[in-house]
Amino acid sequence: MQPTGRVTIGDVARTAGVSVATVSKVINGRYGVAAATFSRVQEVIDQLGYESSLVARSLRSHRTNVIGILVAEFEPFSTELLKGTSRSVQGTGYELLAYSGGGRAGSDVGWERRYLSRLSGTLIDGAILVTPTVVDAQYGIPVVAVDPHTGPSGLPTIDSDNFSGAVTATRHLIDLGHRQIGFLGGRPDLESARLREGGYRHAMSTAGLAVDEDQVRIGGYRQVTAQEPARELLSLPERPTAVFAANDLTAIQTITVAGELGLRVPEDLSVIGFDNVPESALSVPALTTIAQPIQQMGVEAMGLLLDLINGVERDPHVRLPTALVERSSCRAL
Amino acid sequence: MQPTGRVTIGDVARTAGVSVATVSKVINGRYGVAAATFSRVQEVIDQLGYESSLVARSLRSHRTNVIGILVAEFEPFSTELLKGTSRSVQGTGYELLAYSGGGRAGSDVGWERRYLSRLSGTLIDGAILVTPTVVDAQYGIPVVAVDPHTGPSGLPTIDSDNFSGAVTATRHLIDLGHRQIGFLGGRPDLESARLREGGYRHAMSTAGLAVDEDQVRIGGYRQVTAQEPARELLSLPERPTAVFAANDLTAIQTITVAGELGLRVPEDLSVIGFDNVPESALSVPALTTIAQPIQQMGVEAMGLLLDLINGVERDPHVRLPTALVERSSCRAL
DNA sequence: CTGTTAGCGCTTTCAC
DNA sequence: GTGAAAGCGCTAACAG
Repeated sequence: MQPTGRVTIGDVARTAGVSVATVSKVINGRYGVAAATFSRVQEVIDQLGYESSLVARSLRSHRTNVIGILVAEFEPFSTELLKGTSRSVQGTGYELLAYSGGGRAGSDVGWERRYLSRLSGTLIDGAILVTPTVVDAQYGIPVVAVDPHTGPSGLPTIDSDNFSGAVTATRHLIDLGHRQIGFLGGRPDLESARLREGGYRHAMSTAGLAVDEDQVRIGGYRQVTAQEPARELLSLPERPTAVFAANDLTAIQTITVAGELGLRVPEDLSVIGFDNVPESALSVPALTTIAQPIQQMGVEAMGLLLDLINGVERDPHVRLPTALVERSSCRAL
Repeated sequence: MQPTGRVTIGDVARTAGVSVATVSKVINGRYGVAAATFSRVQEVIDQLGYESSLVARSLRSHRTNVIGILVAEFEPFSTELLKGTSRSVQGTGYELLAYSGGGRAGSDVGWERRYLSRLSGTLIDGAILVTPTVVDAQYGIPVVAVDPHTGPSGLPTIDSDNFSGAVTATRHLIDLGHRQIGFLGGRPDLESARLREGGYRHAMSTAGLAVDEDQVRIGGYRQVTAQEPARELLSLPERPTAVFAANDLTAIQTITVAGELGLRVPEDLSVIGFDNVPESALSVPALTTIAQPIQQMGVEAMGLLLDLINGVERDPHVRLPTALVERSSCRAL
């Protein structure tokens, strides 16, 4: 209508001299339209560059062929996952809609429920929740959780073996001769963080090493929240010779803080992370870490969600293995 | 209504014993609601866990406080950009919606117009187009293009200095003593690709080196499309001693292909890329490349778009500098 | 085969 | 201060 406004189904109908219902049928390939009418309408659509509004369509039909990926923010973990889902959605006929609030993540528990409420019932046919903190029993649409930050729930879930990974990380440091091993944890309310701390403690006690509670800090998984705890950890009179940080971001922050404190990594301090996000290879020195197959987790999440949508029966829980990736941030004592 | 269905404004209204109009006013903080009514409605909202549907709301009000980021697919470049936008959207009151089709990117010219049509006018208040191939004059909402694949257009644009970067890359190889320098380009229809090729040719001729057209191939910017051309390039009788690939993904592919052909990098072949995506540090050997400040481009795009939405007058074109990042994939001859 | 009608969930006049 | 009613762009019966 307006020169710059978007063209609606009404514009197409008027131009083609038919009703909007007929245009709708053409768009959706419904039966009951004469071939001549069909091609005339199609022509007008092309000519006007009409594209149906996702919003209006979904409000009405509750089917959109769009999969939602809900994340707290776009950081290395969620974007890696995105790459995996993007790859595996190809050819399925679905499109991807990644949604993230603007709020400070972490402080904002319950974001997943809010986002889902805003989008579901309309707009998306299914959702992948990335590291949700709270997972309710039922949403209106099929939902898959990736690495949920809470204990076992009814939700179909993709995660990786956090406990084993943490054991591997800690044991690696022990094998290198370290005895004073600090732990920069995630958040006590998050399942993955608890499992990683559990793995750390398990490996320590298995090796007959006592955990000095002063050397266990809460890093919060984010650079900003890890700065202070890392500084405290490295300023201890009984300074640890190695630190296992619960994720790569905080491990990298630990390296930064060490530098500020005049400590060289790995000469004065060994640091190991968890996740193996691409950034871990970029740090100086390159970070030794525990790899989660993050992109693969995205692929699995997509596969599971599609199966759910299509009513395929299958195991709703996929756990992927972790592996040690040795780079340059650890050294033997 | 239904036990599992999502709760609508009607449910809230019924439960609170008011009309939907009143609930709407409460939600949007409009004037003209008694304090008592306000708090009663608010209570019901909390109790029912009601969250207004983005779709229905936007269909009606044409204002959503959501910024759209439209990408062809979630690959290293677009996800890096996402990180930057995510960071800079914090505290602005906007939320982010990244949209990507399922189709094979690259083959699908014009995706940006389609996506924008589907989302604009509703759902998003403004859009950031990542490496769009076609940029029309006018869309219904403020739009910023990042690294558009087409020549100068009327669109506000963020890009980096592709030409200078390509000159730097090529000169680096020349300085290292290389004379037979192959170029694995992007796509002829993409502006950045043309500029990078232009920079390559400029640096070559400036150094008095002739470009052997056989050593210039189209790599298409993607791993799959680069495989064959890379193989051809490295199988030439007059094999280049160095290859400048137009982006990191195809540079990494070149390294892979070299390995398959029994060539060692950098001993037998030097490779330099462009972009400095995190993946470039992960390749073996780590890739020497030209860094674009991708996350910063996201930050700038967000800032420019917000200014556009708020009617702030400013220069609608931001060009960011590139820089050489030396790692291990090049050696002196 | 085609058009009319009734909403989807919400916001927004405009009466009351 | 509150609610009834219209309508955003579209799809889905149902008539004609």
